[in-house]
Amino acid sequence: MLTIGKLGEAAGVKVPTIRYYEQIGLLPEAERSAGNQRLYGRKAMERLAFIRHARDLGFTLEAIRDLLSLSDRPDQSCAAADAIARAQLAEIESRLARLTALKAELERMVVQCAGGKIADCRVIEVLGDHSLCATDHRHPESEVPS
Amino acid sequence: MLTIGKLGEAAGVKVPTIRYYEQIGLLPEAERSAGNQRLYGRKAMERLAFIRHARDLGFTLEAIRDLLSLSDRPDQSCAAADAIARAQLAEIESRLARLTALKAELERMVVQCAGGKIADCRVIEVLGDHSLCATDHRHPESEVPS
DNA sequence: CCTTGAAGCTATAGTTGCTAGAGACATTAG
DNA sequence: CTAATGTCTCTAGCAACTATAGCTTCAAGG
Repeated sequence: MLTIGKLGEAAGVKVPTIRYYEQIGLLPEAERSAGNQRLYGRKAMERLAFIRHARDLGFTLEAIRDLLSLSDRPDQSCAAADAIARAQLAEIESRLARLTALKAELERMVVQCAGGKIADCRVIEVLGDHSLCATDHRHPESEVPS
Repeated sequence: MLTIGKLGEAAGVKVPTIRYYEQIGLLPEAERSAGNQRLYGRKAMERLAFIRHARDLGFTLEAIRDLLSLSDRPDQSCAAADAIARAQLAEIESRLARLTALKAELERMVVQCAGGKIADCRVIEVLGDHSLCATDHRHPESEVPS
């Protein structure tokens, strides 16, 4: 049985984060020692590792909640899990595309900065005038006001 | 003189967001009409466009605050602006690298999912066991507990 | 056995960058 | 003139933690 500190260390998750996960119901309420301290076994460890890994992969806590409830019912079809993973992949692909465009513009900006005075600074200038910018970075959702 | 709604429309920024920017001091307090409604001129419009564009590029509001205060002093060296932009570029490059690795792992996960039962699902399995994962996604800062 | 320092506990508030709601006043189109 | 829309302020909420305060418990050394 591990205390919360050891568990956090083992899983690479900070102690308050573990308590937070318990609070929002991602982790079950932990057993307690005589002195009211949380104690964790291997199952909790695995569940926390799962969460940690999924967070690392950019899944939201909500998606993780779904995946965990799926993994609790091993007899069902894994179509739902597959769908969640595919959605996450699509999300990451779109973020990648956006970031790539942003990187290009930032590079142009930085390269053009001649190191002179602010008045001539391309960084400030480009930021102030979208028309100086080659690519279109507008968020999709900002086009269609909900 | 534009009302806040027109300004928001023109700049592609939602009305509450403009008020929020004013509240946190990114935009100066707006002039008011007889009926206490905010009125904006061209200067406010440009400042808001600057903020919008910089946000699109992923700059934090803090960085934008710095850039704005730089642009208010056109005689000074643009080294600081350049540094902010370069930091932003580095940040984006690192996010790009991470996202690229995540994408690879998600793709592997999704491809391997045979569409059977949860018990055999690669998605769940890979998430639960980091050793099944080729790449290392740990956040740099999580290695060195502060 | 006792003390000390680290680690644990609860509860609350703060972070970033907005977004949503309530309820009241202003403006504008028909 | 009235109805619909827009704006006002204020407060609270979102994700996903992080930090603080003030306490209790535990493990190790003397």
